Amino acid sequence: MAIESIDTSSIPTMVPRQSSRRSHALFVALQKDIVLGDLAPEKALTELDLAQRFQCSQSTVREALMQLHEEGLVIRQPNRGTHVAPCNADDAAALLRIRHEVECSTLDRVVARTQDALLADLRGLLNAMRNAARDADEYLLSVYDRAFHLRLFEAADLPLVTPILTRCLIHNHRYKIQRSQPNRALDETAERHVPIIEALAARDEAALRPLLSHHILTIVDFGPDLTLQGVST
Amino acid sequence: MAIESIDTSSIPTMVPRQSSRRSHALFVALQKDIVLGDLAPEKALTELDLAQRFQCSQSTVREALMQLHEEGLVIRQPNRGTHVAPCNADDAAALLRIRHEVECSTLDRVVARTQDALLADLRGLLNAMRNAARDADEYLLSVYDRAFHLRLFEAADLPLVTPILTRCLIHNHRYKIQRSQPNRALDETAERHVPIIEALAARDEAALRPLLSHHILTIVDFGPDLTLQGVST
DNA sequence: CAACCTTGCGTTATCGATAATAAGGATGTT
DNA sequence: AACATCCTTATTATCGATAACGCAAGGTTG
Repeated sequence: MAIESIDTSSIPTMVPRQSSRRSHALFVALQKDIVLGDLAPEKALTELDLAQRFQCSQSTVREALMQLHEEGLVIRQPNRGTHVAPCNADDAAALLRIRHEVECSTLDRVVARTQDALLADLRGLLNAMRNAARDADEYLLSVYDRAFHLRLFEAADLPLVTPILTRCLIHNHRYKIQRSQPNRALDETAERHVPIIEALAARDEAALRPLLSHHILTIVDFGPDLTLQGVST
Repeated sequence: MAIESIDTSSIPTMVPRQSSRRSHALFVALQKDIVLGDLAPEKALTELDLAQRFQCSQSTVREALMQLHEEGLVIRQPNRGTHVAPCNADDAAALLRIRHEVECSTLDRVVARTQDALLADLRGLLNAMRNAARDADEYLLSVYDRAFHLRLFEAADLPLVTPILTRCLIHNHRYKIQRSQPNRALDETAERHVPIIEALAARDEAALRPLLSHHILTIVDFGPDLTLQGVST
């Protein structure tokens, strides 16, 4: 037991609390299927099919598909159809570099604006990750992991950049999960966030920067650090 | 008439040729209004209003708004409404840095895959820019400018990254246009692309990299080069 | 045989109407 | 005066039906 289930009401925009919208529920469900690979890359999705399968109208499916398109998880071709996006190593590496740039180059802003509420939220998400790891739920762990990094970036107050980070995060995780052995050390993934919270709590940007940089660059193993070329930590 | 009008059939995905879709026409129109500032930041947009104004149904407006949301030009709040996105200097600077990372760090791939068709398309777009500059049409110039950089990036063959570049480009231009004096030297903007084409035609990556880097970093004047901090050209 | 038209099919795009949601103001209660 | 509750209103969300599109297969014409 040790770790008790966390109060979900304190979790921020992790899931934008509007599960009341059917299109959003559908979006979340399809997102999970795609990230986990249950819907394989290139698989065709048709709106009326999904509508029947999920007992809702075509418009609702459309809305969900457009949200997935926005994250780059599906590709919509006008009048032709929708298919699940590919999952290439080259794209994954490029997206990881972009993520590194986004998260690291705005750290000064994050540290300058860190408040207690942020630290509390991050600790809550850390616990959520621990619980997911204990339950061996790799996907749920990735959900909270994304929520953690998004919440951190929220402090930078760059609303127009947030969607880019969102896209990078989901594709990082998709690539990682699709290559991962069945059950890797999930607790370890959760615990990797501890030093980040500590450095942030101490407002120690000099310590935080290399920690976060390393954290990001070692998420996926791209072999002989291709992603490190020319990246200043 | 020195410069003749170019054959638009040779222009690539500049405007995805489906102007037959009403939602896309609406998207293009609203995009222009927002980038030019005719629709001011924070202005509220309601779906039924737009539907009446453009003589189409609410669903069509919805689709257009979702496409704008995807580019970050509007912000949609579930059940609450839609408003034009803000236009902050901080966001603009961050997006410019991301754009720099995206375009420059993939140059090796671009050069390795450059074919004659690419060079032909880029020269066509250069001519289109010259025509727009001659006609003092700053917006049209920006449209072709974006098409130029997107076409260049297309050669990198990183389809999951392209939407990120699209978003950066549109926001770069939006920020630039909203701060520009009435009629700056538009021809100059067009001509700035000439050395890029030449270096690319010579497959000279060593020459191309600093050219493109400088090209990007000097698009908007952010004062004492804030954007250059820690950016390796 | 090649180029061109036609038609059928799978799919998305658009429409108009109705339901659901959230916010703020009015109302009544302590 | 403070507070909860109910209503009104502005807006999006969802529905079901129909129109439009793009492609491919097959037929037609020179």
